[in-house]
Amino acid sequence: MRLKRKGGYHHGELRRTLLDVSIDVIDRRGVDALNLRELAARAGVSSGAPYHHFADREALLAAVAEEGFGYLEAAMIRERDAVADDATLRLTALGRAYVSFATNHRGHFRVMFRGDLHGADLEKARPRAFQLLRDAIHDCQRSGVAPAGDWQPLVLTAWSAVHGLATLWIDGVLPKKGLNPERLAPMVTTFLGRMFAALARKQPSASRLSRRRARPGKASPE
Amino acid sequence: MRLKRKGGYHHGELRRTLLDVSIDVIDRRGVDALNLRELAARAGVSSGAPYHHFADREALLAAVAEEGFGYLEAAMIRERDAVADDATLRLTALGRAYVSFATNHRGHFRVMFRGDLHGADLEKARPRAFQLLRDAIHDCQRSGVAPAGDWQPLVLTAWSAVHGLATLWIDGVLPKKGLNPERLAPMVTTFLGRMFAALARKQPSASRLSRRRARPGKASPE
DNA sequence: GAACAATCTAAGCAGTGCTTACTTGCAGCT
DNA sequence: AGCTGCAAGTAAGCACTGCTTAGATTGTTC
Repeated sequence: MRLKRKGGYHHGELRRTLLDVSIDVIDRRGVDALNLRELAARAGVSSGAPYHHFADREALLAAVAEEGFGYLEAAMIRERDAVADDATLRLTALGRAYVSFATNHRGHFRVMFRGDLHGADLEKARPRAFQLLRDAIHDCQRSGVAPAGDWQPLVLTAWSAVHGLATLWIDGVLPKKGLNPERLAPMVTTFLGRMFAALARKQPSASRLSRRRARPGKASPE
Repeated sequence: MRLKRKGGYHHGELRRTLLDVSIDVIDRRGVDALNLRELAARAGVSSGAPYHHFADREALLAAVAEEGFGYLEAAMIRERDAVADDATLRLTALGRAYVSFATNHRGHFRVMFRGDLHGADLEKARPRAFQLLRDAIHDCQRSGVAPAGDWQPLVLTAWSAVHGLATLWIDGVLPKKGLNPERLAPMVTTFLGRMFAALARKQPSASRLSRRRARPGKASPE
């Protein structure tokens, strides 16, 4: 992955190169392992050069994150529009795209949801992917396959499910025994099918499960 | 949170103090902001002292994570045993405990699922919480409220859902508008009720949602 | 009470983010 | 063409952080 400059003094496309190398490093060794000096060396420039393209390390990460959200949005739209015009199917397609994106773009995904990242463009890019989910849920409600009323718990459920699966997978928490990506893909479909089919029904039992407080007066922390 | 030593040359309980201050810092400013020199200063010792209790920074984080898993397991057991002896209710209680723990112990939770952390004790602590979920799902299957057969997708679904919700909340990704912790708690119950009630049914529609490949020949990355 | 082990201090090395002062070369203008 | 201005690069160095080393201090054990 060592990238050398073509010819002269100026690199020509250093910004893009820095992003590419960063994504590669983060993918293989994590965000903490990303080091601006090594990054510059890999791009074939001196250690000060990157600062002409990114204000600081955080700005570089923010750029990676923003790019990631662009790709995620595109992937979700693509998968959604590739299935039949059915609200439940489309919601499932969005979820599948989300998990698929995360596993296929670890480098991007690992950066996209860092709370410490800020940036004007990033703040705009994040809600757009969220908006896709919201719209899909709305369609489910409009076509009657999801219960009408407050959409927030529905969106939260759907988002949490796919985000949790993606996160657990990316962080390597899931037991690796017999759980490779090939087996994960159809499992995700089953998974999302169960989830969203469940969302599409009336849930009379939900009210029964009202919050029950634990017994008071415990020693160990909650 | 500045902690001074009681009297003499030896601190007396430096290890515990270091853990406590670390958890506080991580909670308020994130893992990256944790700095061993500042940590030592806050504990009232020199910068080399912590290395007599933790091999390196990573070992310190691993200790925090391990402690977190212990607390999590305790909280899950406590909430589970506080509800009636009903498989679905108990599964819901476990999920509620999971999310509740994450929001109430950000400092621990932020460290617990870092893939780059290793340690003999940590490797043993992690699967124990997982085991609780697995057992609860098994009970659901045994009592007939969950579909028999492969338990893996069921556990994966339940875990992903609560983990995703916790992660999104912790990372501050969720829109803050009208979504404070007070409103989150009952929403979580609704959420989990929907989820696990859904898991508890036969899902004839799941097979209909088989994976459909996207159109081949795309330009942008997946 | 002397030896020993555990704990802490002081000092310093190596690596990293970022800044500053300077250099290079491309683009546009007359 | 030649001049000029600016973007993009270099080299050097400061501040901070993780970690190590050598030595000082204290509690414990025989």
